[in-house]
Amino acid sequence: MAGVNKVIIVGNLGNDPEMRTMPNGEAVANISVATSESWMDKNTGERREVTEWHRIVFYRRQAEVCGEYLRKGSKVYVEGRLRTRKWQDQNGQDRYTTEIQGDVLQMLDSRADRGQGGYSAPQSTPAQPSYQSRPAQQKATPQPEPAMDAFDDDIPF
Amino acid sequence: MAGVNKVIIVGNLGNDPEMRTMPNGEAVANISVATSESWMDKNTGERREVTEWHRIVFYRRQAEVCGEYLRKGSKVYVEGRLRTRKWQDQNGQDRYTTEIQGDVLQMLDSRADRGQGGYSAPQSTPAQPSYQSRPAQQKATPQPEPAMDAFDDDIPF
Amino acid sequence: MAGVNKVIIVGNLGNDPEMRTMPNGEAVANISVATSESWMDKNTGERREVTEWHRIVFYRRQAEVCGEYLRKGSKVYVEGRLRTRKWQDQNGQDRYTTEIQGDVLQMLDSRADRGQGGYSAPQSTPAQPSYQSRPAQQKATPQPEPAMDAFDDDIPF
Amino acid sequence: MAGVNKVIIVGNLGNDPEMRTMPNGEAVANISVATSESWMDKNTGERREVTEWHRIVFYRRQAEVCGEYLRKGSKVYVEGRLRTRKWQDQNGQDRYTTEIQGDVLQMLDSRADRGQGGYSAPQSTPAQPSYQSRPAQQKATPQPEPAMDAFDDDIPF
DNA sequence: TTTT
DNA sequence: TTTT
Repeated sequence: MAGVNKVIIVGNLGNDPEMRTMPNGEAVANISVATSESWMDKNTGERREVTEWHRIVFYRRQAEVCGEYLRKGSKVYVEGRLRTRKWQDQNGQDRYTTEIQGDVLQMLDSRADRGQGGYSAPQSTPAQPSYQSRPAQQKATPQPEPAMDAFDDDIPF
Repeated sequence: MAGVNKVIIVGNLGNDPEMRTMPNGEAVANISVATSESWMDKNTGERREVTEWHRIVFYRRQAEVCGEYLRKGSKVYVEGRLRTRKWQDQNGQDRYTTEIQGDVLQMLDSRADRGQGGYSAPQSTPAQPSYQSRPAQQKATPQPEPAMDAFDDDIPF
Repeated sequence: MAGVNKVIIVGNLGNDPEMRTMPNGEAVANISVATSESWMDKNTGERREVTEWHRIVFYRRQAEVCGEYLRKGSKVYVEGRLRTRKWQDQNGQDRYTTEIQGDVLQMLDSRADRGQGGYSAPQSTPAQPSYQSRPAQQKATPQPEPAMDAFDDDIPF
Repeated sequence: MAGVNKVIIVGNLGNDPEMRTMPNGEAVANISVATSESWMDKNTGERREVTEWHRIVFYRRQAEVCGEYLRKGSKVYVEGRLRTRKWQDQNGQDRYTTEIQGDVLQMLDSRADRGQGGYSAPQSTPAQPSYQSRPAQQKATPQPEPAMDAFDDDIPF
């Protein structure tokens, strides 16, 4: 690496992680994390707030951790790097999507928070990777076949 | 701020700063900074490198510093936050652009580097650079028509 | 600032905050935050862990927030800078203590965690700063008089 | 790692790196990096500045890079973690020293700066610099007696 | 879409 | 001295 490309995010997931599988069988997780900023509007005297949504992708073991332990609302610390991908929309026009490629993941919820409400034991079965074994996950992904190209599709979000 | 939204970039400018003026007369600077990552391709055994370009915006005094001291090739340390802006393209479709709003700027070139070779005193020339009135003059210069839309244009890059 | 001096800590408090008052009446809070690192010992095959304790000082409003909302066990995100202070021990020998001067403080416990167990309403009284009004605080500080020099003593910890 | 323990330093070396060799032959480099902060003193109206010195240790390949490329005055970006070591002074009293264990090292001097003025090829000379066997030779050089205590001495600085 |  |  020439230079430094570092992002640090602390925030809450807006949704359950979106899990995919790469052609070689490795797990990929996309999470959407909110940070917000608030300030006093000088003109109106009112308190204003703006929320920023960060799209973060994790691979392999860290992706599996996302699938097993993170849920909508989970608070996380993420360290990663910015990555802008180029793709073509349906009109053949170039488009760019910036996301964070996660390098470090820390769960910030207390064990008590995680214990209640569905953080069941992560038990992988021979036929299925661990992150597919949870109900919440399957709810969001009625995927007939984990399409080889699911990971290579061009529409980033 | 609820949460943390922090970016740290160290890299070199790909171009001279793009200077603008806000309707209220404050300076805005956009800089484009490259970081690169290199690794060995396991399959080909060749060294590969990918460059990431970061679009960073500074306001007010820091924008003026950009205009005065930074040039194509300058090395900088930037600390800022991610900000994704929504805009409509000519087809009326929603588009998103992610940029870094700069909070901290450190110039990393040695004084010698800055002194030699074109870091001349910031003085407006007849040809007028895009950021016409350099900061020092700017304060005293009543902008004739600060092109309301210069800052509000919808095409981010 | 020439250069960058930045520390980012996420961890749990080992004790309640230690509160002091500066001669000018401003609050000072010292907190001790643990981070730990664990790895597999190659020789023994056992899992080893080492804990690092970070001494962090906050001033003014942020110190008051520490006193009001943080307790032993609280999880925090802290951004700050390193500061090494020189002092003399009883033998007149020079000694050095490195601590983190906090610039940003984020509480990471869920509101539920904070709600239970003594996070009573922060109610300042005319005679006392808000951070002195809590029972837990006073338990730890049987201080007859908030000694003017409490902040200027030479023994750092 | 439970928690986050991260330090980011950008500054200049106050001296040439101090090189040592561990009993197993691996290189160790200690560098001392300055950052400074300046502000206006409200009382005197004068500009004040304070310099902070950071003691940073690198191991193995990164230590070799320090020895080969860094010199007094070199500007660096360092990412690392805080580590406080306990030791006994000559009176048997416990003492603590906080240093930064370096994880990432980026040289920030322009190639021109490095090229001119003493950044000569790393080749051991008859006179033998303190870090006697430069890395390239080191691997091939069977250390006669790697002075066990060179690395284990108790006085940190 | 989350949290506070 | 905390947490996991």
